[in-house]
Amino acid sequence: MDNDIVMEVFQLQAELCKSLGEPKRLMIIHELRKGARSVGQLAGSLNLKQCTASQHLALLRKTGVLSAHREGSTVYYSLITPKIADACDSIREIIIEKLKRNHLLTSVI
Amino acid sequence: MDNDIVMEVFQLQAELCKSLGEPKRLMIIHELRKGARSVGQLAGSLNLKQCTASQHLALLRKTGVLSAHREGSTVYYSLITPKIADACDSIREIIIEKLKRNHLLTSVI
DNA sequence: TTAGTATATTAATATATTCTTATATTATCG
DNA sequence: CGATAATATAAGAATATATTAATATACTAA
Repeated sequence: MDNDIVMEVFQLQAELCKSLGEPKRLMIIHELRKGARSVGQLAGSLNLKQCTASQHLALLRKTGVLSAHREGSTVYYSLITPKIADACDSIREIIIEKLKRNHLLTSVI
Repeated sequence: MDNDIVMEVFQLQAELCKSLGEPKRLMIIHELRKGARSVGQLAGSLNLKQCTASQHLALLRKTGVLSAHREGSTVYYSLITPKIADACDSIREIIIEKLKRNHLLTSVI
């Protein structure tokens, strides 16, 4: 139980959470649940500029959420592990339950 | 499947994740797993200034992570639901597994 | 090699966050 | 009531983040 390591884990955990703390990046993760997508595909489907998408993807890659592989001139991004998407889903559930409790949501999304 | 509501959920989800994206706040959540704690207790055990602790707690309260109740002049904070701590744990697991894969961690924390 | 397409990077600006000091609020006790 | 304790809020400085336009790199095909 080395205290420095514990602190380091909290730090990394915070960086990961922070990288999840942006709507567009959550949408990217949501989209990648369905499978690998190229930068252009994501920019298109999420209505992002190419450079914005690329920067979000680079960040998510840096924090260990995504991996990338190149096929020709196209770069495909994928979730490193479905556990990330699961964690996002569980947070999403908390939000949805809260909305339901406050009668701000009637049907399941 | 109202698109505005979907976007709203992503927004709220991002705000929640962002509020988890700070090491001190993760430590607060970790500490509160054990039960309710006062501002002063948390400031003491996590080595935070009183006002810093109070601000972090206010933010976590605003994003729906924590609830507060007063007993006399003391305010106790608690996790709204253990699901939050569970989500944090699952993210923590992802970090720890990654450290292990990279041989940066030998024993379980 | 040149033109064209897909990504990535850089630099600048605008906005947001964190921490600190100082001050304010709320409650208890004498 | 005044003094003290616990917590909250405000304002400011330092740092970080998100977005954009412009440019650079990587690859393909002619």
